Amino acid sequence: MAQDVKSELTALLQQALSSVAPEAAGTPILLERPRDPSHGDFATNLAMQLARTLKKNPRDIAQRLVNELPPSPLVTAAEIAGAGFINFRLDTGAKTATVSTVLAVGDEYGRSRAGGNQKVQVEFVSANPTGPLHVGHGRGAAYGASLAALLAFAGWDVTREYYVNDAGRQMDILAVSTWLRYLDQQGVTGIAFPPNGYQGDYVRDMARQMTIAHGDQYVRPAEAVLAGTPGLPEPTRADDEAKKQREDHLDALIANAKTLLGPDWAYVHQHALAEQLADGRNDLEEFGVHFDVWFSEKSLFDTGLVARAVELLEQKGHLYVQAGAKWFRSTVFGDEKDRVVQRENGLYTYFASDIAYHLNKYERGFDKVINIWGADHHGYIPRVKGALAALDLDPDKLQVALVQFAVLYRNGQKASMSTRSGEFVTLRELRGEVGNDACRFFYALRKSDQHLDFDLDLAKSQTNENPVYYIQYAHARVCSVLAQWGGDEAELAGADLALLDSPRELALASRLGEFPEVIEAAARDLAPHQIAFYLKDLAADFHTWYNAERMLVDDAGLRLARVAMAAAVRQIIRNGMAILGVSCPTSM
RNA sequence: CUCCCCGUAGUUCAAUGGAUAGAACGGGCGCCUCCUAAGCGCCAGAUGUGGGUUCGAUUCCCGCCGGGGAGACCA
Repeated sequence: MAQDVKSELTALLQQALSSVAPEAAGTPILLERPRDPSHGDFATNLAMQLARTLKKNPRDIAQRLVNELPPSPLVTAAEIAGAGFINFRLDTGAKTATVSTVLAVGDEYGRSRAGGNQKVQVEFVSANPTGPLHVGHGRGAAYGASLAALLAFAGWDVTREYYVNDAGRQMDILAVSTWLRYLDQQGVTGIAFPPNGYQGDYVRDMARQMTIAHGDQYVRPAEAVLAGTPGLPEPTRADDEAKKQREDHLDALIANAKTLLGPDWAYVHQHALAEQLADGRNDLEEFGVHFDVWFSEKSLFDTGLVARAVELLEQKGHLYVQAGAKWFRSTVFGDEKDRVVQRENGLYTYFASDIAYHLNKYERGFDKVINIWGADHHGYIPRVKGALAALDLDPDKLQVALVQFAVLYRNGQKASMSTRSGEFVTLRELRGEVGNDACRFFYALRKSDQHLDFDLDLAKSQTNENPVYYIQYAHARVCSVLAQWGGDEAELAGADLALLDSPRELALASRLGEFPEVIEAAARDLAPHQIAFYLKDLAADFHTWYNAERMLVDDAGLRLARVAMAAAVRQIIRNGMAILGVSCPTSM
């Protein structure tokens, strides 16, 4: 089976190793595809690895390994080269057989069982529903969606989850911001809009909807709204005292709003939350990003899980009280300082609900839990893992993938990404300007832990030069050829693939066989970008071949074989692009 | 001050400790009477710096220089 060439070679080497050096039989066998075709189809550095333990010349070891290598129809040559590499040349039939494998299994080509059907949760985006998603969220969304699809393809049972921060101060600030805009639109004067409230136009839109639905029901006098507030300092002041006063002022406004509105506060709060959540969900759906579970932070409080998690930590002796607050002794688990879980005023911290959330994740029985976080959250890893360890849960089941920020440049200047200031490029704008496919692919083309300079003007102007079109174009070309060929695709299974013997065809066949390896490696490294790079290489090999050889030749046998290979290329592009969430148009 | 991420062609990015460090864009020169020129071929161009580990280092370790991020009884 062409799909198993690598494991076949590994098995052969294992046998040779056992007879040459039984004492080192556990040495991991690494096979790589050499860059240089003159180094064969696969190469191993096994002899060089053994040189250390056997204390012998690597080339001698290589020779003995080659001598002991069991014969195989797949291998036409095993040569010793360089400092002690063993280079394997594969039978051309074994290479081109990949074409029929691809066509036979279709959408399933490349699927792996590496995940063993284990349950894995991928939690991503999880942005506060306090405003539109921006370009940074888009990166997390694209990465998470691609990673989830990749893991599913690699044999994992995947749950995609969005953690909704619907409890806490940020939601209160959004609600009060909406209400203040509403009051202004209703003609209530004399209330300055707080500079630390949410400034975006979408807040005004939500306020207008309140008027449309309920008229002046939520109007309250300005004096009552401002009663007891400390007022705002001079806008130009940026000292700590002024900052604190602004926050106090905002908190006082929130407190007044709750009192003045009574039960109606819940409506305003819920209205803002529902609107923003629906907006984000719609945005993500359009971006091809779907979630299986939308998990409410508030539910953790409602079900008492936060309290239970804290109690559990207390029972196990990991908490202490200092200055009226409850602290978790996270330093015992490698954190740099202890952390508060319950404040002096009795309120739980964000960290407390996070502990509860992770406890919940573990109780749901996932074999592996992956959190995709912005890089600014890296400091939270030790405390969350510490909490898991304190709860006698295995911290290693949790893997945190940090996504570096996308720094956006517009007109050569760094664009602000602050949600509160209302000055940001939204994901929706980016999608509209660049297109969903190009967006998804552009994000996928970067390693997630790599800083990303996103020049918006460049991305827009380069739309036609985006590599995504290069791959889509290869797909469209195959579609066009198949249409002009006009045969029944079922015939392709009967193609005589031995006719594909030019160097370009063998290189392309070899590339086709690489796909399953790319899937496994990418899944192992949580690195879907590897698929994007592979697809670029695949498309390049195809375009080169397309320009060099004609597929629809007169010779019926050769024509069938070439069309079959083109169809295999198309199939792999589809399988790969499906993981990346990018469409494959049949014509361009 | 402490910690984290990152320094690779002019630019944006690749490279499980392997052989001659790969692409793309930009620059130069060619290719459409031929299945889609959103394509192909060729040329020029790079590992910040100083040590260490070893058969071998872009990769691992330490120093320095440079860029980004984090430090709360905030979320």
